[in-house]
Amino acid sequence: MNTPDTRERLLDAAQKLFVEHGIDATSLRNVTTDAEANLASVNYHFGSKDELIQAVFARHLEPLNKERIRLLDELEREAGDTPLYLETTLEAFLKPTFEMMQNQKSREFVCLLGRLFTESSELKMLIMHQFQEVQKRYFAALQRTLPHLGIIDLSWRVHFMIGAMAHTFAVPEKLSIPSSSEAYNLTEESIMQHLITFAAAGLRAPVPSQTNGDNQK
Amino acid sequence: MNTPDTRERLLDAAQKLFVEHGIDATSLRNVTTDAEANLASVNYHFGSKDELIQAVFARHLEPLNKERIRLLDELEREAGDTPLYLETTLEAFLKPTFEMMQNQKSREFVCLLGRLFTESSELKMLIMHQFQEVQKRYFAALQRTLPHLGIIDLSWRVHFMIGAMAHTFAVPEKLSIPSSSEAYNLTEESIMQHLITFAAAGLRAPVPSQTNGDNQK
DNA sequence: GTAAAATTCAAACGTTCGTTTGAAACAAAC
DNA sequence: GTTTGTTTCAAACGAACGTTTGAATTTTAC
Repeated sequence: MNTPDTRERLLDAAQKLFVEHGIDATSLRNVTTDAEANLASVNYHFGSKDELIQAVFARHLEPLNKERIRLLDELEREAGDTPLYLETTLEAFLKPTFEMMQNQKSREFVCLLGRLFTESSELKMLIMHQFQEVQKRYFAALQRTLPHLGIIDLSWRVHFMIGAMAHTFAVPEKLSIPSSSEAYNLTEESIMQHLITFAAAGLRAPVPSQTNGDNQK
Repeated sequence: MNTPDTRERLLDAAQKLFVEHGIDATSLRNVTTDAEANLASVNYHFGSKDELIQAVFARHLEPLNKERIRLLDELEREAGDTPLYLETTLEAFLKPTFEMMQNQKSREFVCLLGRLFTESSELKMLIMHQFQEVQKRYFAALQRTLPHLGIIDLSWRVHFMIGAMAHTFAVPEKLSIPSSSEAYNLTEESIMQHLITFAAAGLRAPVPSQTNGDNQK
């Protein structure tokens, strides 16, 4: 049990090093050394570095998105025709990710996922494609809950919320505010509640009366 | 005027390519080719690739932070002892950056800055150090405006706001919500107003009564 | 116009990268 | 025990990287 499959050890090492030093800055030699495997093992098990990267993401991403869809399905089935409560929708969206953060290895993955939004290249496209159904479903749910918001307003607010979420996942040092060395680290559950409170208030904010001629639906 | 200093052309090319392909993935050969300069020119003018990167940031970062401080100084001088209006504080913080986005070259820089938060390495540390005074000043201003918020609550909410802001700056394709091909691109001014509305509401959200025993000040 | 300084240039340096290879080691099947 | 298929290994490949060098070129100063 100390040494699982070479394939698994490679994925673990790659994920760890990707978080520590970034994907580009991590060489296959770093990965295989950390995994105590031969340099050629990556190309044997995955074919190439690119496919290793995709495998690192694929391992956790599909279950995560499936769970987000499942929770929304469940909520909408219970609710029938009535729109969901905003905080309930947000919690369904966020909970699977925050639960991943309980476990060290999945936590690394969440961190990697948070950073992905600001990555360049085709990798983002590929991951985003898998995320599109989740996005579409939750956006529709939010539209039903906040029908007074035009699609432009809602889109921007969702954009801001995604940013707050990604940043929370991506930046491990958490609270960047220094001051006294208090015990800042809250539980994941508590952090999620803070985020839900913040995002829900932002999403619910009254639309300011436009004083200029912007294209508002 | 078509060909400014080699030094300047190198900075422009590096900035452009950093945004397009990421810092690590951009080679000095890419930079010098794009700048129509010799490969050795980077090491001649800057010393090394690392110092080129720092120069790209230094060029715009210091004026930006200085302006943020200046605006806050001005507001606090006018207000005297009374705390600032929340939206006013946020606008002072955001306006210098959004104004940078009007110009194409500075806009690239803003994009680069937004992505920096999720970068690894010592570069972030170096940039963050320059940002610390701004952070301290604005955090104090927010504390005066929102005195009912404990430092932990406020810290997290600022964290979320920074995330929303960084994401807005970093992701150029802007609205990730597809649907109809409407004219989604608003003016920078309008986007800033959307962000201020969202962040102000999030910051002002009532603190939920804690049902569990979290460490709340 | 000439001397001095600053800049550009082509070429090469040593490293590190991702990938390939073919033999060795191991496992499973009969 | 031999055969077959899978996995590991050390070694090498060519390509691309950041950097250095020393001569050529341009700019500056007098």
